[in-house]
Amino acid sequence: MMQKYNPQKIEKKWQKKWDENKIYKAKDFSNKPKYYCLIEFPYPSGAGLHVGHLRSHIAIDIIARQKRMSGYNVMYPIGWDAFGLPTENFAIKTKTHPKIVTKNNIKNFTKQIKSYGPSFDWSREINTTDPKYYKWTQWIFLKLFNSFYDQKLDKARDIKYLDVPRDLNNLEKREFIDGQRLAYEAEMAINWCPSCKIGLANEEVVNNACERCGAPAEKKTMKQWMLRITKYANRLIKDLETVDYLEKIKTQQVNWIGKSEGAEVEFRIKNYESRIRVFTTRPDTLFGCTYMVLAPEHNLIEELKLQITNYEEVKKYIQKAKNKSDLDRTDLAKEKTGVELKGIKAINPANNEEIPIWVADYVLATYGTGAIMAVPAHDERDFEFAKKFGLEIRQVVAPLFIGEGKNKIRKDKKNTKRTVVDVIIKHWEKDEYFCLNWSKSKNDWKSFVVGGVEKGESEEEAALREAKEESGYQNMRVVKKIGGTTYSRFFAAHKDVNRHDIKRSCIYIELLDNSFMEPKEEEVKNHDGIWIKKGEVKDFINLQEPKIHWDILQNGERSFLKDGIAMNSEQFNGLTTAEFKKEIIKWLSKNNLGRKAINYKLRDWVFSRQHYWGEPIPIVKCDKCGNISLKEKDLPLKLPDVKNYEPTDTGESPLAKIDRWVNIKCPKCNGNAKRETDTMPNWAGSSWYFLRYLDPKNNKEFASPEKLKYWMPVDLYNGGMEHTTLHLLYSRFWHKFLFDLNYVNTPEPYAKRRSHGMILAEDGQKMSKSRGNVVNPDKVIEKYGADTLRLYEMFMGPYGDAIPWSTSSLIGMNRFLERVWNMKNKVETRFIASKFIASKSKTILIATNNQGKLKELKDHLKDFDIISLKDIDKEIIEPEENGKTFEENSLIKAKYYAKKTGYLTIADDSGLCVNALNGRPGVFSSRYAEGDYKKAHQKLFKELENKKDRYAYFQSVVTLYDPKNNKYEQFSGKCEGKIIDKPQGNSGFGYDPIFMPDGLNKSFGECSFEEKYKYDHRKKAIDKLVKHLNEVETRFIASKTIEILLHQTIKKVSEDIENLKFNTAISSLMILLNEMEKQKTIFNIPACPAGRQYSIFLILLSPFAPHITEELWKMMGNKESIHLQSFPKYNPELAKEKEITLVVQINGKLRDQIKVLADISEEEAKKIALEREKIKKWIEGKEIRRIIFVKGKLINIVV
RNA sequence: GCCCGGGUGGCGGAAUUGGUAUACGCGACAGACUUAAAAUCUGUUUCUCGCAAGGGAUUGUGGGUUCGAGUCCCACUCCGGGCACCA
Repeated sequence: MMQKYNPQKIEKKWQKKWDENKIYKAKDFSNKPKYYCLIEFPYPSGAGLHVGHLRSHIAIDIIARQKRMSGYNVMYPIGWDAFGLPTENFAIKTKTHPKIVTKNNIKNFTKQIKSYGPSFDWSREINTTDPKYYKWTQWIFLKLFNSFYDQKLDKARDIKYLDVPRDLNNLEKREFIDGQRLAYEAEMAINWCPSCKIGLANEEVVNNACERCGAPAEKKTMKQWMLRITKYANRLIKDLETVDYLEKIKTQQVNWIGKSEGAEVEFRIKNYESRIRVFTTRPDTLFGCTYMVLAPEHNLIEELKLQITNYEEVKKYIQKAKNKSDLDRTDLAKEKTGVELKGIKAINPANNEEIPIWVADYVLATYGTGAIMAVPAHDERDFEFAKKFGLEIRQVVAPLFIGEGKNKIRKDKKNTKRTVVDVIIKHWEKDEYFCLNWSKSKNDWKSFVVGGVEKGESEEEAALREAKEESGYQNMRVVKKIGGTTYSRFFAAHKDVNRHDIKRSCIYIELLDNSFMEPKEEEVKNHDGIWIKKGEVKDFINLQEPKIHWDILQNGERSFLKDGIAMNSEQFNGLTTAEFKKEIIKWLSKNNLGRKAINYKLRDWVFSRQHYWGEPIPIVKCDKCGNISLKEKDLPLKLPDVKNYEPTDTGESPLAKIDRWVNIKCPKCNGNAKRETDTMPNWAGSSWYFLRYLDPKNNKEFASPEKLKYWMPVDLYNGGMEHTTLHLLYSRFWHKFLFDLNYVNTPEPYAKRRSHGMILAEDGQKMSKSRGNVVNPDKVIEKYGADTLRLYEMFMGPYGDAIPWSTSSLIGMNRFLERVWNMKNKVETRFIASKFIASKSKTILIATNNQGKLKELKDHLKDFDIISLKDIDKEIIEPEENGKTFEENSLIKAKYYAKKTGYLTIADDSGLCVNALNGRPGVFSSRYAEGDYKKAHQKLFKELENKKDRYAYFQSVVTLYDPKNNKYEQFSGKCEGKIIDKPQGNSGFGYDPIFMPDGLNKSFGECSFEEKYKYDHRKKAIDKLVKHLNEVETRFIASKTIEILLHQTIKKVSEDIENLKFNTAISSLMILLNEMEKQKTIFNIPACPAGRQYSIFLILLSPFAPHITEELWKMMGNKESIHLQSFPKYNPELAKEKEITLVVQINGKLRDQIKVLADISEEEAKKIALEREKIKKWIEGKEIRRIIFVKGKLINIVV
């Protein structure tokens, strides 16, 4: 019975074997090139793995396997990122120690991970909660604590190199140094639940309320450890150029860091010494600053509270703002709020105007300086705010429109300046507007009435005059001015001059009645006036300026954010935005009112957590000495074992309650001191774990320099998009820091970063325990096997996309594997084919010295290249024929000569067998008769005396022997007949004269060769042989199509794995399988390069489905694991398609397809295409304008 | 709201980067095998007009560039991810 595919039976077996043989262990140092691929190490949660976790593991596993098979020394490690909130919360809930929770979770995760057969090197397993690991996390923290950022060298250095001003006293000195450390303390607001009296993570704040008890969350300011990542902001952006990250990852990081160049400007406060510093990217709009806004947290408010006459109101507002999230505060869609600080005024340094100061929560304390200069005309948020509170909006930048196409400025034409008004005229009763169609001029413009403003005339007067002249209507009124001022540069064809510049504004006029006077001819010579319905105006107008005016009239005014030309800016008027920025910064610097500045959105990293389950911060707090770092020899500072790890009600870490642990002598002065009780965030351990994998058991260093040098950087790092801005940035920061201090040798940790997409639940929702839609991989493996799961996760869609799980699609993968399994029954491993194909020549040696036999065999094998023994070596001596049967003798001969000569060899042994003599074969050979046929005949006749049965047959056994593989194949032919009484005919051929075959009424001796061959036994055997050889060849030729496809598949699979396009790699393997299934046989002849089809297929599939391929590989008789084989390389010649389908298009539409040779020339293709009936039909009576030919693809006929 | 992605059959998706849109898989339908069912195998399957030959439409919507657009440009719309104490 055929064995069925049973993954449950084979997968566990192989997993155990791979583990035992350690085939995935990465060697430190090797002659092979190294390849370090990495997945983000998992957080071992209580929920266990779900299928989404596996996606990246499997993907990188495939790459690891493929690289390993391609000759790389691959490291693919795994470990546990085990500190953090979920474990702590679970521990509190279940009253289990987080250590135990973690241990159990890791155990479960390990079991789950092992069950899908990834090729992790388990010998390097790490765990961030292991004191041996977090010793080094603490060590790095202390390095940060004891370092400062040297701006001149643009790198971090040991704090001992810091230049400390001499004139400071001890306390000031300490404060100065502490202020420069890369790990420092600062007052920061954290989320706080006043009811539970604990600090909350952002995630625990749901709709501004505590997740647990529902009480509204507050902000509480506490001292927090911070890491000065902002010092690295510029390098974190710049060095992105040196790494291969997905473009979107780079963009997201760049945006997150948010570098913006601009200026710092200082505003004086009237009658007071304090100044307000603001950062702006648009110093050119300084003249448009009509008020200022401070963030509610800005310390000036507290400072000037005596001067602020409405301080109570302000205080209330600040209180309210405090508990809003940044998200709520900066939401553009939300109503702006704010309070004016009455009693104080700021002075705009540009024009010395007094402007009001407001406090509003749309300004954040954490960005820039926590204060802004508000320019409502050119900033959206300021605009909204000013509108709401009735603040002045002053335009200082005019849009500049530059004509394009026909309107483009012409160098050879004169430039003229003008001031014009656009006039929008509304009909007196209908909702229609008067527009101009410039069809009579060369301009193609469609606009409103437009006219010049004469000297001494106001815009309104000009508008009224133009409206009357052009429209002919007489009674109208000015309603309002629309928008501000704009500039334009364009070529005016009707006047044949450049308009350089046009200064333009817009007046809106309504007609009062229909009193009308025919306009003068001169007014209408360039255009016609028409009334356009309101809804159609937008599409009718084709010039930018009137379009904008119309938009303002319909939708109201907006701020203008783009660059343009300066106005209302005194001496700077007329400058472009870029010029203005340069000039104003010069001016500010000169007058000591500001300077050029760069600002980042990136903020320093808040590093403290008031929780138990994290790395203790190895700092001692001494009243006298300040913050003192532990000595390296005192690391790790172990997390104390406690019964109660619940949060305290003071907002302090649970560690604060453990007096024994907290109270300590100061390492410096030996006085009473306390330990820092905050712990590190989960991000700490994950910021450097990839370094620990290199040397996980090292007690002296976090990793040895040699190993760092050999393995770093990580060649491929995979992780979710959700880690792009935090973990990825944090770990790059730490790595750069370690690089600055020469602990690592690469400035960047990861050479290449890729991202996987989420697996959604079957309902398209995110998988989550609370939704109850989680798919558990264990169940899938149990039912379908790990290989099916692996294949499905890779096939389901593009690796980077979020895709819903589908159990029914999963079944398709199981079917695929079953078909792979069943294909083994078609595999052809016979040796003959191998020799035949491998030699590529049809030379066959006939192993006989018998000239008659030789002639016969040569006759039968006309199509083959035959040589005889005589042709190669006359010295060869015949072997002893000591076998009993034709088969044995034939084999002895064939083997002997084949081995001697190395040729594919044919030998024949044949003879007459007579029934009456018990059919003894070979008995009557010529040797038996000692060469004398007459004597032999007589002897035979004598033995047959008294026997009635004259039935006999000739038999021939032909052996084809392949000396390379030591294998052979035999073919037998029989000719039945009877012994006749007297020899008849030519007796020169052994027993022929006495044998008469059935169906022939003469003896063989009487026949010509031609006649004899119809009945001949040897001919029959040879025919079988020839048929076999031809069949092999036919199959081989048929397999050529497979051969081409195979090489195309190797190419596709290799490239797709490289590009993480696993879904199409699998699809191409499916296409190959489909094709192979159509074949009668699939070759698998290891000796023959063209005959390894099945092996190659299995190897290609093995990184995806390691278990089934390993099993089939073994079933084929291989001893060594398939995963240690080398990955096939494709032959570009073989991968090429010889014949292609050329597409014929008419005007870009597919009309015909022609099969042609791939390298067909343009002329030939044209000729063939134009002669096609289908094509003739389409081009009949039409003029061929152009023919476009794309080699190997298509031909497009344009008619 | 801001930043980053994305939108192609009934479904997941493919398309060598501007050149045959819908590969591959799922599902569905029909047939073979079976007492029957399941499994398996074979065929059909974007929509639409047509008996057929053949035609027309179609990659979220609208416009543009091009001999030719899923792919490039502009505007809109809808969906997903991130937003700094979840990891």
